[in-house]
Parts: sequence; structure tokens; C-alpha cells
Amino acid sequence: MLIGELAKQAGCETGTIRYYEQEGLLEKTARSESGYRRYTARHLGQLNFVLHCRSLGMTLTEIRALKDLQTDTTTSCAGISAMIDLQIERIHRQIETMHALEAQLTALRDCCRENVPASECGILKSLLDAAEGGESAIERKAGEKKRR
Amino acid sequence: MLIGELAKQAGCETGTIRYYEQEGLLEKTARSESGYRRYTARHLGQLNFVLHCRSLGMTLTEIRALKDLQTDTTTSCAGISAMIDLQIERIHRQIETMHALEAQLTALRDCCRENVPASECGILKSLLDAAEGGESAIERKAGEKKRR
DNA sequence: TACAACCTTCGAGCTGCTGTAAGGTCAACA
DNA sequence: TGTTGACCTTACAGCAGCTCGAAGGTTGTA
Repeated sequence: MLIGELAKQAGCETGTIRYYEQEGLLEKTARSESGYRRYTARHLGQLNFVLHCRSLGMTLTEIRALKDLQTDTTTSCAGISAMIDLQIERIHRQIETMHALEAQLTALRDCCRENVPASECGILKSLLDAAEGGESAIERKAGEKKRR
Repeated sequence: MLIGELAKQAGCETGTIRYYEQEGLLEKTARSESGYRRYTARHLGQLNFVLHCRSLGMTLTEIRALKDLQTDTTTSCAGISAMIDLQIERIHRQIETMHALEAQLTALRDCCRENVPASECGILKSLLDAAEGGESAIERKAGEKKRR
């Protein structure tokens, strides 16, 4: 199968496949006489593995490490689960940050009574206040909610 | 104040400050005879504004737009609140993705009974299964949880 | 005078691709 | 046979938002 077909089956761009090969995440393929890459089901499996890991938020470096662990039968899988633990912890922190962010943005949104000129906008004022180090409208709002 | 002092007060790198200036997010400063940038409290305010907006997840382009709106008194603040709405929506989607990811990773983590060789690792097996398109251990676990 | 700790500019590098240019290949059709 | 059009190849530039390094100038202190 040619690269276009593989890309279609895996649901990614041909450029991504070439990039993964270049980065050592996919085995080098056989080539046709004219230099076209020839892929097999084995490559589709490898590609899906990488894409799936990417969708779980792993970096290419981590995926490479995981790939190396697959072939290295001497190590126990403690390393693998440690890596997953790391991912989970990272996601946890990200979620927390996102929630805080959401609260801040929502408070910020509530500062605005549209249809006033931008110079009067509560959002802008709040952002500017925050920059000055004073307690901004956001923080006041967030504080109120907490205190309740 | 010199750039190092400003960086310390704002809690960022000097390189970041030069980058922001280059990108038009900070006003050009006066320079000393020897070419050193001289900052004032006004610059600290501007820098904090940018950093604060960045911490809220805005891109530099969005921050530039916000900055331009500050000086343009002719527009109403509807544009500003629309921008914030966009941010909130984006964060919402991100949080949802993160939660799904967390569930998947946690299920994946549960596949592993450490101290077995990597070749026997449930995590790896599950990832490889997923790559093959079969229902992986993750999906089975996630499915069980849902069905409960 | 020497030294450390700053400052300057310029350019490269990071991640994970995406897009473009310039060219080769292949199958189908007139 | 020629000519489309859809594929393929490599190589390189670009994105965001910085960070780091080199090579050099400045400043304050011992």
C-alpha cells in the first residue's frame, strides 16, 4: 500500500507519516523501483499505536521510549506504569489549572455590560487593574463566590 | 529600571520581555547612553497585563487585539466580551477532553500489575490492541464503568 | 586592574507538525 | 502518442512562544 492509502486508513496526513518515519517512530519501509514507500499491515499497526498514544497526550519522545520498552524484554513494566502515572498527574494538574481559568474568565465575563465604549469596559478595567497589582474585579468576584 | 530588574518584578525572563517588545506588545523604551533599556512603572503595568492575559490562556495575537481596543474609544466593548466568550468555550472543550483523557489513562494504569516483564505489561498490550483496532482493555474497562 | 554581573544583538533550536516548490511516476483516455 | 490528473519524492520554510548560546560592550566593586 502507498503512503496515501496508509494515511487514509489511519486518518492522518502523509506528511505526518513521513515525519514519524524520520523521527524513528515507524520502521523504514521497502521502496518500489521508482522510490515509492510500500507499507504493510504491520506499519498500519505501528502508526495507529503512535497516533493513539499521541491522542492520549504523550510526546513523541515518550512514545519512542515506550516503543523501545516493547522490544526490551529485560526490564519490568514498572517503567511503563511510572510513565502513565506521570501522564495522569500532568493531566490532573492541567484540569485544575483549566478550572481555575474558567472561573476567572467567567468572572471576567460578568464584568462587562456590553454596549458601553471599550474604554468603559469592565473586562478591560479588570485586566488593567490586575496588571497594576491591585485587587481586580475578577478577584473580587471570585472572592465573593468563595466566601459564600 | 533595567531589564533584569523588570523581569524580577514581573516574574519572567529577560528574553520574554525583549520578545514582547519585538512583537509590539510593549512600548519601545528609552535607552541609556550605552544602549541599555530603561523601564518605568508604566512598562511594568503593561508587562503584567500581557503576562496576566497569557496566564488566562490568550494568544499574543489576542492580547495585541485587546491592547488595540484599549486605545480605540470608538468601538463598543462587545468585541471584548465576544473574545472572552470564545476563550471560555475553548476552555470548556479542553476540560472535557482532559477528563476523557484522564479516564482513559486511569483505565490504562489499572491494566498493569508491575513486576512482570515489559513484554507482559497490560498497558503495552492494551495500547497495542488499540492500535490493531480491536477493543482494548482500556475500552473494555471504560465500558464497564459506563455500563454500571 | 581584574573580575563578576549585568547588558546588547543576532541567530539557532525546541515540538509536532503543515505547507510549498520543484520535480518524478503512473494509469487512463483521446 | 501525447496529455491530463492524481499520485509520489525530497528539501526547506513556517507556525507559537519562547529559550539558549555566542560574541561582544558596560558597570560596579575589590
